Amino acid sequence: MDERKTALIFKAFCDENRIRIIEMLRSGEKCACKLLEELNVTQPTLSHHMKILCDSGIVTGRKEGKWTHYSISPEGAEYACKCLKELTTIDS
Amino acid sequence: MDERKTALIFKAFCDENRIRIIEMLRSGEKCACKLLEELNVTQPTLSHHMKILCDSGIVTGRKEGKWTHYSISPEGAEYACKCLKELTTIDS
DNA sequence: ATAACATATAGATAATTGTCAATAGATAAA
DNA sequence: TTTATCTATTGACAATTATCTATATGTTAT
Repeated sequence: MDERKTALIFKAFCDENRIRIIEMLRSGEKCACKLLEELNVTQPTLSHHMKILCDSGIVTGRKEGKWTHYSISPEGAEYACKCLKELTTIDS
Repeated sequence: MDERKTALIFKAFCDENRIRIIEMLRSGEKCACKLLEELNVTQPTLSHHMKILCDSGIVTGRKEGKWTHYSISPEGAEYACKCLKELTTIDS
């Protein structure tokens, strides 16, 4: 197992603002500007978090004109669940 | 949802050494000194990581004389899985 | 072309975290 | 009761990360 890669995935969930972002995305795809409205951070900070979330595979971005729409990646989420389950399963 | 508490849980999985520790515990309960043998960190550093792992609920410690035996908490792991699933489920 | 807007990047800084050396506490053995 | 052993705590430091301001890039509308 690649510990570095696994750590990268779960970095998505170890910051409060990123958890808030993921929660906002549960109700469907959202534009960065919409997310920005609801978080007390500046636009570059949001951008930074979105990069980490995308790198983790949990979130994907879709560019449309000047906007970027972000959403939860079902595949990424599924993979994270699989990792977590595997990692915490006691083999007897 | 309490984002701070959720972040605390997933802190367990966002450091390479902690992931290695969890992996070692998959094969069953292990003493701190045994874990220490296989990680390139000092004893206080291990102790620090064990605290974070226990605080996350993923790992529990059992004191027996001078030794502390650590193991994966099935309840903690289950709860983390539940959180992760909930957090990444798109409600439509 | 220019202006307005959305997002990303660069660079700086503050906060957090991972690490170590030194030491304390607790237990077992002599 | 001293000594040895295992783990936790403290304090310092280095590395990483979250944040900001300023600026660049890319897109649409005028």
